[in-house]
Amino acid sequence: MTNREYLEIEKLVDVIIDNRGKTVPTSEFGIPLIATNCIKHSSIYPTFENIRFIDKNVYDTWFRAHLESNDIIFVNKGTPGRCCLVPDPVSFVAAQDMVGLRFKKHLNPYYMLAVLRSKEIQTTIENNHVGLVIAHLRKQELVKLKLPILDEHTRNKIGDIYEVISNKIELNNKINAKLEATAKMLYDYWFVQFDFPGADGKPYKSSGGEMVYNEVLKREIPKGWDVKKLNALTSFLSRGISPKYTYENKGIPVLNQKCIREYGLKYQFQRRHDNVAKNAVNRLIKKYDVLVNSTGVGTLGRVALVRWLIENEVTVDSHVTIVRAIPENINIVFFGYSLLTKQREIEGFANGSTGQVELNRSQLSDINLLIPQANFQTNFEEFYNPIIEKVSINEKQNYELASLRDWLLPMLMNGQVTVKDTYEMVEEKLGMAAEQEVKYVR
DNA sequence: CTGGTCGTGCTTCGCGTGCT
DNA sequence: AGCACGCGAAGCACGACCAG
Repeated sequence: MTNREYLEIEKLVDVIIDNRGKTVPTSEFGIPLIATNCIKHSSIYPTFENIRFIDKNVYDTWFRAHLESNDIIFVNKGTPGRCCLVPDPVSFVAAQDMVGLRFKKHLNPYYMLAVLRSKEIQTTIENNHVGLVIAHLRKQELVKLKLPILDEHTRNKIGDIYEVISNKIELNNKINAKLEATAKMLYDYWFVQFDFPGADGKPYKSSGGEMVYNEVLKREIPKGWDVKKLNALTSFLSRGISPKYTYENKGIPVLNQKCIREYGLKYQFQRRHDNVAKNAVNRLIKKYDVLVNSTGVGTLGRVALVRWLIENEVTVDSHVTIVRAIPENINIVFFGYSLLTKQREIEGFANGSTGQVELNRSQLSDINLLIPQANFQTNFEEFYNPIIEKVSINEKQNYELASLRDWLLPMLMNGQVTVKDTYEMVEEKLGMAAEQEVKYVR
């Protein structure tokens, strides 16, 4: 059993950077200003979603103090307790509703982040916030919050493990983003600009390949290409089941709207359906299906390509539509990717209503898809399939690493598992010695 | 069972106000 | 000045429900 004591945050920090309580003047360009929605536990650093900007003058004069790298940004309001690390270099400012915690030098920032994010501390925060409408952890409560502090050696080891796992996840995400960007570039080049390699090997359209006006699209497309409606290409267009949920580890995964994010599946939001009813059996998703978020003004139309299945049998709930192409009519990989590029158009189906909106399936079936000659579809598949495989491996690894991290940390904190055992478990998941990985990451 | 629609409540947001 | 705190609205998700 390791030594541990609980110490109040005010005894652990050098300074708290606090710019709450007033509204920072924003401008159109300049230094990114993040809000609380950018602080998420799925990433160690803040994301840059819906950010605003401030100008240099405001940066120099408005703030009481600025964040430094390795500070921890802590959200006080909305969802109190969410926290992230400040990266190096610091590429943004943070204003309302959060504070920066600068822990004393001997406290490993990754250890502190792990502690703050732990179930134990998150639960304590949950039980101590106030606010009938908006949850709010008062600063006076925050500074009195007691954190478990183990001996320095153990702290550093736990920090290292948290760092390695988190960085590996970040790295995998970055690799995946690059891989997908490559696919997008090729797709645009071939199927939007029509500069696929022509018969002479030169870019088709740029080197004068023959174009034909298409009545349906009202623009020119390469000669020999076709335009077909979605319903002429698909065999299956259906929403999922109304599941009865269970929290046991039985039944099959049911994906909901939350799982459809950034053109892919976020399996961490899955729930489970406890009886594999007949209606679920014929609504199991398959690799290369496209899932469409089918309700909600702001979420309708989000699409995802099924790149991998977490279990053999996975279904979706009644707010997600499964779209499946007929392989005889179109290359299903090409089809899947093409439909992803239609997200904007599908989102447009949510227009014109102030209340609830639902996916209009006749509109969906009516979407026109450009159909290149079969060999180009196959060429795209040959290019994109290896990307799908690599992306899937990384996503699977991230899923496992995140689960492992969340499972391990409380046990490490309690001394129920040793650092040495942990290294071995992490190593197994990473396929690389964890201690070596620590060095590699740094 | 299919193919949806409806009502509701939770979450998150911007933009402050007013007390100490 | 600094901080606690909340309004109003929009976003979001989901279970209940319904007609054929």
